[in-house]
Formats: sequence, C-alpha cells, structure tokens
Amino acid sequence: PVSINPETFPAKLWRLVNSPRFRSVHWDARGQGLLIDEQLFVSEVLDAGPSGDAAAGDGSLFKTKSFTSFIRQLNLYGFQKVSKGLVMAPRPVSRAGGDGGGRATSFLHHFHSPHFCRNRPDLLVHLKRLTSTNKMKLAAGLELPGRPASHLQQ
Amino acid sequence: PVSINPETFPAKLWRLVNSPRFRSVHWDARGQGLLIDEQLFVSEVLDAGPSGDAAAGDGSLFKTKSFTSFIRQLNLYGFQKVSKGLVMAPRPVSRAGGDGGGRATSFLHHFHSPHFCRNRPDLLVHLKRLTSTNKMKLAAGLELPGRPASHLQQ
Amino acid sequence: PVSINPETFPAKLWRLVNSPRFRSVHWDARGQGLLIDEQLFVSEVLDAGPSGDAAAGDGSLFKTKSFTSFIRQLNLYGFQKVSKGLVMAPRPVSRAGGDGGGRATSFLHHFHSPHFCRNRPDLLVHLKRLTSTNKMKLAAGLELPGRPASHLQQ
DNA sequence: GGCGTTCTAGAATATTCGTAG
DNA sequence: GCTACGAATATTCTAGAACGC
Repeated sequence: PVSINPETFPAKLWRLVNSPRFRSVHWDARGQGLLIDEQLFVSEVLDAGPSGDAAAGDGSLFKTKSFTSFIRQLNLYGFQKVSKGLVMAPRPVSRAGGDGGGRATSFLHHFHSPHFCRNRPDLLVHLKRLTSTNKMKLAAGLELPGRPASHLQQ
Repeated sequence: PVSINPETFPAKLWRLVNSPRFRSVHWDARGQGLLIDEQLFVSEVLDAGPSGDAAAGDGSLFKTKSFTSFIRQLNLYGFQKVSKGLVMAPRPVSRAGGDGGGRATSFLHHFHSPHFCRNRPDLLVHLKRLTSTNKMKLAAGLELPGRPASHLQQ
Repeated sequence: PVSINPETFPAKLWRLVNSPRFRSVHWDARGQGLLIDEQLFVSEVLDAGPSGDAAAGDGSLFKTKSFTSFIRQLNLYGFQKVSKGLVMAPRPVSRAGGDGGGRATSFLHHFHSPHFCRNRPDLLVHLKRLTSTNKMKLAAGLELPGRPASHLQQ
C-alpha cells in the first residue's frame, strides 16, 4: 500500500490528466503518453495558478507561469518528447477548401514516460527526479529518497 | 488505565480539536488528521494565550504567540504535513458565477499523526517527543519515559 | 563596476528596504540591519505577490506567500536575528494612562548581516547562499559562483 | 531529565537561466 | 532551431541545537 506525496510534480500531473476539468492535457491513444495543448495549458493551468481562479482553494497547481519551466520538470522526471505538432482551429462551416482545418492556434506536445500510464497509478512511485545527486546515488546502488506522504512513527 | 499529563502538548492539542469552543482546529474527514486555519488559530488560540481574553485564567493553552513554534511542536511529536491550501472567503452574495469562493484569507494546514485519531484517546500515550536522546533510546530498543500526570492520580 | 543579478534575493531585499513604497521594511538606526513588520510585510509584499496588486507587472517580488520561507532565505544568506519585539497600535486618543501604546498588532523582526548596510550597495556581492555545496567549496578554498545578471545588461 | 520556545540549518522538490550537442 | 540537461537560486517541510523553566 504505497502512496506518494500529492504535492509533488508527478502527483499533480496525474491529477491533471485524469481530471475532466482540464482540457489541455489528455492521454494519447494508447494511454502511454501525454498530449498537451500549449496555449490551452498556459491559460487554464499556469495563468490560473496559486492566485488564479482555478485554484479554488486547493494547492494542486504549479507556481510557475512559464511553459518552459513545466517542460523542464517533465524532463527532470524522465519524460521524453515524442513529437510536436500544430493544433488546428476547426474550419468555419462556410469556408470550403483547406486541408484539414483552419489556422494553427497552438502547439501540441506529445511526451512519454514508461512510468506514466493510464490506469496504472502504481507505476508513479518509479518516477524519480533525475538530478545529478540522485544519479550518483543510483550509480552507487542506493535507494532514492522521496518526500514521504506521511511516514509512520516508530 | 493509562493517563497522560494534561499539561503536555498532545493533551492540549487533543482538547483543542475536540472543543466546540475553538473553530480553528478540526478533524479531517477521516478523523486521522488535523485541519488548522492559520489566521483563525493565531487570533483565537495564540493571541488569546496566557494573557488573552479567552484564557480566562486556566492554563489550558500555549505560551507561545508564534505559529512557527506551534508547528515546531507538531513536528517534534511526529506530526507530518499532508498539504497546505488556501482558505477562501465566502463569495459576496451579489456575485454569481465563480466556482469556489472569493479571495484567500488564510492558510489551511493539514497535519497527520498515526497516534492522533478521533475517538482514540488511548493512542495518545504513544505520542513522544522526538528529541535526539529519545531517538537514540528508541534505536536501542528502550522504552521512552513520560512525565507522570502529577501525583494526583494513581 | 560589479553588478549583481537583480532577480536574486539580496537584490530584491535591497530594493525593498530602499523603496519608499514599502512600509514594512526599514533600516535600523545605524543602517546595519533590517526592521521588518511581520503583518505588514505579509500583506504588502507576500500577499501582493506576482498576481497581487502591488506587483504591477514587474517581477520584483517573491513567489512565496509564507513569511517562514522568507526567514529561511534571510538565514541562507547569512542574516542573523538581533531581536524580536512587538509592534504596538497607537493608543486611542480618548484613553489616558497605559504605558506606551495600545495592543500588540504584529511582530517586529530585527535582522543583521555584515554585508547589508545602508549606502553600501558594493557590499552586496559578498552575500552568498550558504548551502552545503557552497560551504564545501569555501572549505576547499574555491570561489563561489553566482548567477550572472543575464545577458541584458553589461 | 523533560518539556516548551526560539533561531538556524538540512534536505528535498520547484523554478529559472544558459548552453552543449 | 530545438531538445535535453547542468547548475544556480527559490520554496517547503523537517530537524538540530541552545536555553529557560
């Protein structure tokens, strides 16, 4: 019965992708990666941070307002970029032609981690920060620490 | 038939959370942790301490006026922070919409200890001060002492 | 002609204490230490953070809303507490007697650092973060690094 | 010696900036 | 360009240490 600290990055990301309230982060088709709409993510997650409207009293979001910093966190936790594409605006009905939609409105980022899969919250404990200190500890065969969600006394 | 000294920190905390008189400290939903409204706690417990109005001559509260010192005591007795959120002011009636309330007015601290559960006063005896000496004793497999509840009982 | 990164803690603190706009932070009588009114500081600096009113679009303040975190920064940069007193509310005019003021409304924190003196911005470069890594480097006789003031100036 | 209070420091995560590849 | 990562600062939670009672 393991549990992770709900205030860490992986836990927040897990809640984001599984929340019907946020439309900027989705599972990919196979449930093994994230699809992130940059513009939507900035507006509904980052700009709506600790002091924003969406906070609503919980401490569930991030302090940063920078999408780049969010990407840095993904990389620190071992996520790899799969691809990056364009999000197209739905074509106005009256307009014909075009090749699949209207103008581009945002970027769509596709990231993947072997420890971040739909319906597998048990894998989250394997998501560790890849700092230089942690890497040295791993190389020395040690266990990585972690902020416990609550550790039993005694 | 154990009893604890009513002047120690755990005993005071137990009385606080179970008293209808104080609104700043509550049990969490599962009765396994504390919810503390910082601003309210400061005003109705700390500022109303030994010399304050609410004290009314009894020695039931804390000596400190510092919320930080109170947190230090929680940690010394093995409490761990679960999370920290914002307390929202109730929305003005005239405003419609919105999703959770008005501006933030205080912090809500959520702390947990395995030996501090609602309706389980019997567990309180396990709450021991985690000083360096006590830790050494525990590591050596010894029993921890405890201040007797004065010579009045037993 | 040295310069420091204006986004670091010492630079922000320097601007705070020298700004007529903020009333919560002052120089002490000898210009060798800081006087910080806790309650005022929380309301006009921390609560008015990145999204607050006082921010006014610049990135000059802190991200934290916790006074404790601010104190941790002071200690990390080598500031030492000199004393702590109470801020008294001005006595209501109609009331006579009393001994120096009304009820206490906040704490006044007095901190000192040898490298933080009025009219001596040149000393700021000696303010370094006292992290364990930096301490080891110092013990090894190395120079401490510092974040350059970005490519905008110089 | 135990307990309460206070100031400082440790250790982990979070955020930012810069740059090698 | 751009992706990943090192390294520095920032924030948070917890613990050490000293002192008084």
